[in-house]
Amino acid sequence: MEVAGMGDIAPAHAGMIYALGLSGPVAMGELAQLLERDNSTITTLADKLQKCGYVRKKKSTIDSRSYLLELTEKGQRSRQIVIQVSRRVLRRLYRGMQSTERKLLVNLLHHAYSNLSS
Amino acid sequence: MEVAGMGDIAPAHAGMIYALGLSGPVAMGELAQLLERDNSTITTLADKLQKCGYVRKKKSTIDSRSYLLELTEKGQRSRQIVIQVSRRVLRRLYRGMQSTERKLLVNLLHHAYSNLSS
DNA sequence: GGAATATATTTGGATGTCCAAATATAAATT
DNA sequence: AATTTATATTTGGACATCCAAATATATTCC
Repeated sequence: MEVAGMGDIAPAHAGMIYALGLSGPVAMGELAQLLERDNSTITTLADKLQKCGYVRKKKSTIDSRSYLLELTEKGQRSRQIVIQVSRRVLRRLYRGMQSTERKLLVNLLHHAYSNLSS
Repeated sequence: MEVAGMGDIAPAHAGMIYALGLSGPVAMGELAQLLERDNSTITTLADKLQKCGYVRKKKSTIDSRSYLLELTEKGQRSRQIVIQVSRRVLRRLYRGMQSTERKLLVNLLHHAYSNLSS
């Protein structure tokens, strides 16, 4: 993130930027579910992203309890960087592993993770 | 931790209690290396553990810059609980995996982890 | 032996995270 | 229609964590 010129935000924000690019404006609570974080965590992350100019926040017209988040132009540009950085990190983590080993690792992690909630 | 009657501390403290039981009194910096945490993090954790009565802190006699940490009697008792909880968590994570799969997972994680620092 | 350098720990500040309580609005029930 | 209940978000408080700067003591070097 540092070298990619995005030293103002953390990996958690990157995940949020990524998620926001998947579809149109997203409600806070929906983001919380998507990222498996507490609602109040999303509030904090969103405030930071807004302050740094990556996202915009607006009241929902159909449910005025709800706030929608969407990427700004800067946010959309940086999303591409986020994706590239993510790929670089994964390439590094997987370095020296064969394709079958990578898949095995992911499968086993999914297995272990699902054990936590079942 | 909660059900084990140790709701006053977090997993990070449990790791510290475990490490402190491996040998005699340990210097702060040594603990930091062992647990791969910043020195100041160890300071925080140690303060909490001391306040809750799990550890004792005393000046080193051979190097008076250094502080040594050791388990109290309560700390020693709770270390056994920590170990049991840890085993329970691992059993749960590994649930439904064969021995070979467990070993494979650990090996692949080690591989990925070592990729980070090389 | 005193000055410079190195090492051990803490402090101050920031932040990502959670939980519980508060606030605001919507939906349901009577 | 008014009261109750449910849902969306924020706020306040706690905490594990890091980094950089401060402090305290050792070690080294001239």
